[in-house]
Amino acid sequence: MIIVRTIAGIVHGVRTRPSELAKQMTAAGIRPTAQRVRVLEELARENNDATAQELHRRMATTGDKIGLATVYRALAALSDAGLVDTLTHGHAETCYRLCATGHHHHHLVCTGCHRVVELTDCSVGEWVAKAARAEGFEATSHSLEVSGLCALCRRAA
Amino acid sequence: MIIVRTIAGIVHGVRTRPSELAKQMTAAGIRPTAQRVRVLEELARENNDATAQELHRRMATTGDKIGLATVYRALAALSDAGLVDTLTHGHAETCYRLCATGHHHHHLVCTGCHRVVELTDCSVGEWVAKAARAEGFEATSHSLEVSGLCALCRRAA
DNA sequence: TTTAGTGCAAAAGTTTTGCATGGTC
DNA sequence: GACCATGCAAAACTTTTGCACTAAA
Repeated sequence: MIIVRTIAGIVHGVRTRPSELAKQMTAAGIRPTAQRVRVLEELARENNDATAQELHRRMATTGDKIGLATVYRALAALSDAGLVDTLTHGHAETCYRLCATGHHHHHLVCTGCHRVVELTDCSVGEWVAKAARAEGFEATSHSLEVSGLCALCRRAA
Repeated sequence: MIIVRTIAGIVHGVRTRPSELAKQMTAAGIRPTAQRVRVLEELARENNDATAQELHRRMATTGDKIGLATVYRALAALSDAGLVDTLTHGHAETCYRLCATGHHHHHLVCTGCHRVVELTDCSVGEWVAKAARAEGFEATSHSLEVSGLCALCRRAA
């Protein structure tokens, strides 16, 4: 298993120590219950993103007993607390992702292998604000999702 | 009822003549059946966007008998043909919209009144391409949704 | 001990599918 | 006549909720 990136103390692709995750939850203002830690831990093992159903299935096969409703509730709480991102790749199903940074960023998704990369230093804010103002709007937020082919998938094709 | 905009022959907010819609469908390569025309017509009366369920409900109350599955299938066909846009405002439910232009554009949504405005002349393509390339990706598409408050809702608040 | 989270099962809701029937080319 | 679209109902799925119970502050 490969460490993908280590920003802000969150490591993708490895089993992060539960105590650290618990600390983050407390800092974010939510109770670090065993189940929430388990969900966040499972999400930390995922390099890209996963649905609630997928996470639940994985935890079930590794022997952990946790209710599906609890997984949904945990993800909602973690999402509200800003610890995980939600993204929908056009489809209806919600995907969750443990992002390396809590700051504003966007996602770049490979249509071949579904790999997700975070794009920091978003520089579309200016255009968004200006375009909105031209329509009489005051822009409050924006979400951008970029699809493409990563280098590996391009080579394979 | 007010005409909002009239680009590319599509008029929001008024009952567009069915024959024109039928012509557009034929041009787009799908069969202009009565139900599809009816769905597109209903979507043309909508200034913003609507879900499949909403459209079906409206058609039912105006006395039109059309199956819910048919509405879903019609919208899927129209969407594939590029005649309607799909957008999800973060939520899971898919919203459909008859856009004024078939060209690349983005949506500006008012969080107060759910009004949708199209942002043409997207100028984020350059940044997207460059940012993707920096990660080894070849960007193929991107979708941007901007949330904000329109002038009226700002005044009301 | 008071509050908040969990598990289970049921419910709610959206979307899809199978299949017989009807329309369109 | 061949093919495609429709209607209806059932099914598949995701997500939410009620409620009794348990764990955490």
